[in-house]
Amino acid sequence: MKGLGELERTIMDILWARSAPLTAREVGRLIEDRDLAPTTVMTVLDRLSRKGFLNRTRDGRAWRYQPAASRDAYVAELMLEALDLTGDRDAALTRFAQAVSGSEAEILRRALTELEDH
Amino acid sequence: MKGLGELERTIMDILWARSAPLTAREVGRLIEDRDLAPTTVMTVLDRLSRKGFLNRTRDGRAWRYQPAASRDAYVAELMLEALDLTGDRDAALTRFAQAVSGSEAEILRRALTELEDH
DNA sequence: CCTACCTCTCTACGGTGCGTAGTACTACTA
DNA sequence: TAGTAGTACTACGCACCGTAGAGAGGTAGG
Repeated sequence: MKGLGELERTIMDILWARSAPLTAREVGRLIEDRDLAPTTVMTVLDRLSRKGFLNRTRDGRAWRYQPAASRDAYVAELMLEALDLTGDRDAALTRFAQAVSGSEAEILRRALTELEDH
Repeated sequence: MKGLGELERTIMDILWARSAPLTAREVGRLIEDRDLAPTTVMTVLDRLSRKGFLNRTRDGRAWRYQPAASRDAYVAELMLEALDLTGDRDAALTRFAQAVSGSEAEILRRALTELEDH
């Protein structure tokens, strides 16, 4: 895949948080703190869709951008990618299981149990 | 943390694979395919120790480099970092659990069960 | 109809990280 | 004493990213 930059992630977060696809202008309005030029937002949106993180569709003259995958899917994929870096997946998974906090271990346990049931 | 580059990862892999700390020369000899200048290897080793991935100790004039953490710990940390990117950790964990293959789900299950027992 | 404005695409600049390596200096060894 | 090994410092090119301006082409209001 590829990691995202700071601004790229901010923008993805905004788009992940909405269900409806947004235009560049709308995204720009939702980034309050930073005073970015409109073209900056457009450039980043363009790069993100080039990289496959966003899909865009026409709406009059403007594009509407929408995440290509859910944030959870993205995060899960990043985790799997990290896992691929090791030679010993079992050891890494064991480590990981030990590292997650108690409540999260519970989540994992439940998800795995459901898997088993199917 | 930070991701590693291509050559950086190659070198970390070499060091992770040995138990004993190696000198730059020794590492260079273990990279067969690429014909790298000795200084290239030294530079990368230096950067890696600056970044905290390696510890080094003197051995005569030379440095001996050694991973600061195990590969599994590194991978587990990367996975946790990915997990931190999401707003909804539970959803991401559930996704992840569904994505790992059957045998790996088994590993995870076992590790989690052991956790529970303590 | 003209003007202001919106949006797009294209191009660009500066910073940073990384692969790659040269140079200059020091110290051991034959 | 000359070669070799090792170090520190410096540097170049490339790619990625934050940032944004320039120019072109529609659109809407006076």
